[in-house]
Parts: sequence; C-alpha cells; structure tokens
Amino acid sequence: MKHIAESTVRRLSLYLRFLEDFEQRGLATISSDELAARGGTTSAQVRKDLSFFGSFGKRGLGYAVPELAAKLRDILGLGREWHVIIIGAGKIGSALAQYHGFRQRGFNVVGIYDSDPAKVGKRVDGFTIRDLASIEKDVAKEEIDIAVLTVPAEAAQQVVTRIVKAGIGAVMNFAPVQLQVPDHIALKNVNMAMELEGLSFALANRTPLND
Amino acid sequence: MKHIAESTVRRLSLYLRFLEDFEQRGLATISSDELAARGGTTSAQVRKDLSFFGSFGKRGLGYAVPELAAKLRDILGLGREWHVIIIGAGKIGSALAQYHGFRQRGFNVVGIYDSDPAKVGKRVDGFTIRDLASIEKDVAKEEIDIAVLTVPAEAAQQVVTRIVKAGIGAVMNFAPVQLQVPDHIALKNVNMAMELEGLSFALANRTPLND
DNA sequence: ATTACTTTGTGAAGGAATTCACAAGCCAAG
DNA sequence: CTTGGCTTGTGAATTCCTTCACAAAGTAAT
Repeated sequence: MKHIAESTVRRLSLYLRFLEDFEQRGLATISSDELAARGGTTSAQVRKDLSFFGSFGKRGLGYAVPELAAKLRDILGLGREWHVIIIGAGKIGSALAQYHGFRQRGFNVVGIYDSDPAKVGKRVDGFTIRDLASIEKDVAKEEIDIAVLTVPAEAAQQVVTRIVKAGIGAVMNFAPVQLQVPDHIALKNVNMAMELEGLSFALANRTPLND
Repeated sequence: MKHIAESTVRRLSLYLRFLEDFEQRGLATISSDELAARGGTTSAQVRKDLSFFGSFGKRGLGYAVPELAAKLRDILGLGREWHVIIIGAGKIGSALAQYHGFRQRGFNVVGIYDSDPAKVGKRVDGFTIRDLASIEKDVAKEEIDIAVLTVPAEAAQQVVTRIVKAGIGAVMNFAPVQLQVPDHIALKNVNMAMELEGLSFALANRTPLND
C-alpha cells in the first residue's frame, strides 16, 4: 500500500468517533462537509483522506454512516482484539490499567509488569502485577501486540530492546526519552511535559497554535 | 513574529531535554549533529529550527550548552511560573494532580475542580477539591493561565466555554471531543484512544509509522 | 600567518500535505 | 426522461516543511 501520513490516520480516528456518535443518533447518511465541520477541517480533506482507501460515498448523497464506520474500523485495525501489556506499575501505569476504555475498542490489557519486588504479586484493578523478569517469555507466549511503557526514563530503552527482541509489534512510550527501535516496530510517544511546553510557548509568544 | 510550526516547537522541547542532560554531565558545547542524532532528526533541521529565533552557535565549534538551554527555556516560555488548574477530579485528573513533574518545569498547579458534591471538599495530594461553580471567579482572581480538562466528554465544551470567557489562555484537553475555542486560545488535545488506534493501524497495515 | 579542518546559518531545491476547482454521478421532482 | 440541485472523487495548484549544499566563520596546528 501507498504510504499514509500520520496526520491522515489521526483524522480517520476522529471521523470514526463522529460517525459512532451519528450512528447512535440514528443518522443514515453524512456528507464530507458535515464531517469536516465537526472535526475542524475541510470537506476536501475528508474526501482526500478517505480516497486513499477507496471510494465509500455516493455522489449527491454523502456517506452511509454505518457502512463508513465499519470501513474505518476495518482500516484502523479495530476489527480484532489486540493484546496489550502495561510495563511499569507506577502512578500512570496503574491509572491506565484501571482505564476500561481500552477494552471497548478491542485493546485487551492482559497484564501489568514491574521490576520492584515490593510491587510484584500485588493486585491492581484485577491484575496481579507480574515480575518484569518474565516479560520475554510472556510476550512470545501470549502473543502480545502492544506494550504501553510507563517505566522511569533510565529503564525505558533497556526494556524496549528486550520486548522488541521478544517479538512485540508496537510500543506506546510514556517515558520522556527518544527510544531507538527497528523500522518495523510502530512507536508512539506520549509526553505531557512536551505538550505543556507547547502551550507555554503559545502563551509566551501569543502565537495562534493550531491543533 | 513569523509563524512557527507546531513540529518545530515540539523539537525545541526535545532539544531542551537533551541539553539539560548534557548540562548535568558537564558538557560545555554540542554540535547540531549530536543534537540531531539524539533526537532522531538531521543537523540541518536542528539548525533551521534554531534559526527562527536567532543564531546561537559558533561556527566550527557548535553551541554552548548552558547558553542554548537558557535560550530555549526562554523561547518556550519556561522562564516564569504558569498557573494551572485541573478540572475534573476523576482518575486522570487526580493522577495528574499528584504528578510533581509539573512544578519543576514551572507549571504550578493551584487547584483542582469537580462538580460532584460528593467530591467537593475532599483532598487530593494536598489539594482540596473545589466546586466547579466557583471556577469563573477563581480563573480571574488567581490569574490562571492553563486549564487541564479531564471532565467527561459531554461536559467538556460547556466547561471550556466558561473558562475561556473567564480569561483562560490555554487548554489541554483530555476529553475525546473536538473543542471549539477562539483563535487566541491555545489548545492541545491528548487522546489515548487516538494514539492507540494509530498503533493499531500500523499493526494492521504493517506500515512503518514515523513518530 | 597560513593551511587544514570543523561547524554554523541560510538561500534554494525538493518533497509532502492541504486546498482548489470541476467533471462525473446520483436523486428527486415534474 | 429531462432538468436542477447536491455531493463525491481527484488531478492540478498551492502552501508548508524538510533537506541540500555551500559560503562564511571559527579553531588548532605548524
């Protein structure tokens, strides 16, 4: 397939959210214009985004809501269950383990890990915290797709190297470091400090920020 | 000032992190090449990013670490204290209130709010949860710069409209909705579900994702 | 002081993403 | 079955961002 831009994928996610809302409200069709208004973009952008994957609309009419939603779920890989582990049972890790929004979308958290002996064996929202030592074995055996990394910055690269070797496919990194991973591994960084600095920059410079 | 791209600001944040690391290790100078290697970009990109704000380097030598760090802190608006409030004392809101990384960077959390009478008055990590009803008054009186929004999706737009009217400057939105704010308000969205769907897309399509 | 080497700062070139603009297709009404 | 009104899908134009490439400016050694 042709290369799809990061920004396009983000927007597809957004469109899906709106479609699910429309679906619930019983709307049958939606135009690119309405979708665009809702997402703060343009109708041309919506149509271009979708056009990378096929033509799903009817000229003169718009898009059938449930069909397009189904198509987007398919494109985004939400048609199946993904196996997720959380590594690091600190504050963020524990909060994420308790967040049930994952499951709804097919992100099935199957375990949470820590290296601290004082934490291993304790329970967090139904999960028994597992020992980090067993992670390679588990990743392979339980066919883990995605790791959510909430370990301290110093430990992050070492952990990610281990799980990549064990066969992980994707990593969502909360540690404030730039991780080195092979090209075929999907990596996303979530960094509160950086987002806040974006706001602080905008405030300090009175620059209109568009996001 | 000329318009600065979102991506540039993110990289400046990243460079600052590296510089602070180098600073701590006592390094006096750093080249754009080394900075680039650390951040997964190119030396030309580093120089171009910095060039929007001035010329801080010495040809043949590189950049003086503490000077460049100071300059970046200044550019990013980290030279002063920002007053931050958290709105929504649920799981995420409470976790953020307990996160002390904010304070270090000059983001001073001064209060946490909820509309649930059962929560108002309770304490979270040293903060007494305040009643959402008093938010307009407080935003104005305490000169709040940044609001971190962790309320349910249904309430988000209404709350943001109120605080914008009360004079807030920037909003970091955790609710999975696209908020409407005037142009002069800085807005950042943090959306776990969307990030995960990005990973899921990459896994489902084996598309190398670059982030 | 001259030479060899290094690294910045920046116009120009190239590439990527967004927006424009319009032909093509579909529906409904008469 | 024709006309009018809408909305899609997509090349072309445009805008935005990144990379190239090199003159200018510094260091160090002889």
